[in-house]
Amino acid sequence: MSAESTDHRKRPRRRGEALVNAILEATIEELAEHGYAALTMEGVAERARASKASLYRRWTSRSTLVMDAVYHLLPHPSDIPDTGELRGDLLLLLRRTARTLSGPAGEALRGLLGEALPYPEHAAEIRSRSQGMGRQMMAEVTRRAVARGEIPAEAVAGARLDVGQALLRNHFLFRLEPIPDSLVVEIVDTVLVPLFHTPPYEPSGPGGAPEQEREPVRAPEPWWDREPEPGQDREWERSRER
Amino acid sequence: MSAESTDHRKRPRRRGEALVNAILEATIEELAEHGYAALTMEGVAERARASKASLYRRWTSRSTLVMDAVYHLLPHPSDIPDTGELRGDLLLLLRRTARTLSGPAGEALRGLLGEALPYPEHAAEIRSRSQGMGRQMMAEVTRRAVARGEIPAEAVAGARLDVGQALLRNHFLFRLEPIPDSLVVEIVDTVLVPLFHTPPYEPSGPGGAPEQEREPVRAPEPWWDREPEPGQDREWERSRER
DNA sequence: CATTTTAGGAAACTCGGCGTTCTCTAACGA
DNA sequence: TCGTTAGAGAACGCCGAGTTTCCTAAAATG
Repeated sequence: MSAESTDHRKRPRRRGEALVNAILEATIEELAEHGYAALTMEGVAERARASKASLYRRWTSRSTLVMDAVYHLLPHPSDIPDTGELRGDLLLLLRRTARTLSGPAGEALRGLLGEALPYPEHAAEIRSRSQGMGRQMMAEVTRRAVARGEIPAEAVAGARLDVGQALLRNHFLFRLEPIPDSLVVEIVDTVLVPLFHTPPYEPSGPGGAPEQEREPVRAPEPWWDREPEPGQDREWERSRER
Repeated sequence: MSAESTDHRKRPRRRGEALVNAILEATIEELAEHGYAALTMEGVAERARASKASLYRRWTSRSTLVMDAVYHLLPHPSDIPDTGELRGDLLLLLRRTARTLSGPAGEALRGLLGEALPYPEHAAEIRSRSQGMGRQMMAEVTRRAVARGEIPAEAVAGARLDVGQALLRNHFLFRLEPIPDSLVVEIVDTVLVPLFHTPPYEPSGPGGAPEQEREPVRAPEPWWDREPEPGQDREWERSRER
């Protein structure tokens, strides 16, 4: 029984919520540092100065732990911005999503999808947590725009509500870089705003489809204009906070 | 198969391409059966009746093997459908993507994303292979529509080319079910066709239809020059070590 | 056809993480 | 104060990644 030099089990022991928080925090850090695929339970335990047994006492698997950890840092969908005009709301909404994706939550998202087949119930959870939220906020924002008379009610059709989030996720998942703000502006100006000002196409519709008199949609601001115009409003490039 | 394991080393031995094909085929099957996360090199080797050494002689890791296997069953982007009208082309294009995603390629896509952080170079590969292809085909189809006079050239703006694929991937990644054809039709009719037609804004709102200044949307850069992504050398697929 | 060269098969091996279980003890509660 | 709960830490068996060794089948060469 040769007592090792640092054999002391004298550390102040955390229990309950304090321990849980430490573990979740460590999980987020490991996630941000190594990504999902390289995240190990042992790594989390060591970083949190906890034992693996403590982890398994609460979470049955890596994926449940990660989901739980990520859930605690997602923005709550309750507060939906209201700038008084559709474009401003959309910009705020997408910027928020972009910021969330650029953090550890995005890293988790990447990896959790890969385990969808073995654990279908997890996939359902991811979907309800991340996707439902985005569509809900889009629905609210467009509803307001319709109420304001800014856009026609028919323009708010099912799949359209997903377009913005889908484009952001698409960029994020397939590129490692964080989402540049210029992409957000581009999505809003070249896709979302025109789309929500336009009623959907009806294949059996009257008048023949592409035959309408084409009045150009309103072209908001230049979306990626590099021209050195001095009067350019680049306000949104600075409004990274929020 | 017929050879008993006690009968050592009497099986007819495959070499070169025959062996490679057997391994890739086995990889696809394992992928479809267990998903990416549960795919093991040992499992692939056993199913292909090959040795792990034979795998590692050609592929340095699980992810490179999977990427190579998937690459061989992706539809070649060269043959792009031409139905004579934009809507028909879009339907064919998206249906093809939907079919691809519903197979083992989709399963691989899910899992490979989770390894993006540890292996950034893999992420670049996935991007150039799956995303670049989709955008390329979209670009071709819309180019034809413009040439036909079906849609205005200004309607073909950067981010719009990704909308269709992004929506499909979005659905696929967050729901386990295969993509229903109704979704494809919905995307085409409520999102893509209106978007590429940039149809007129109908001031149907009572009292104060928005009367903004209409500058036509201008095409920024030739879209076919965007995102060629310099890493086109497919060096790794010929990873002949030794 | 005989011999050399190349490359695949099987199995053993190391290494590291998973998930479990054990002992010991700090923290808590009555 | 004393029992109860729960966390720390270590050890364990297991499995798959990736490597290596030995042997031999298949191709290349004459």
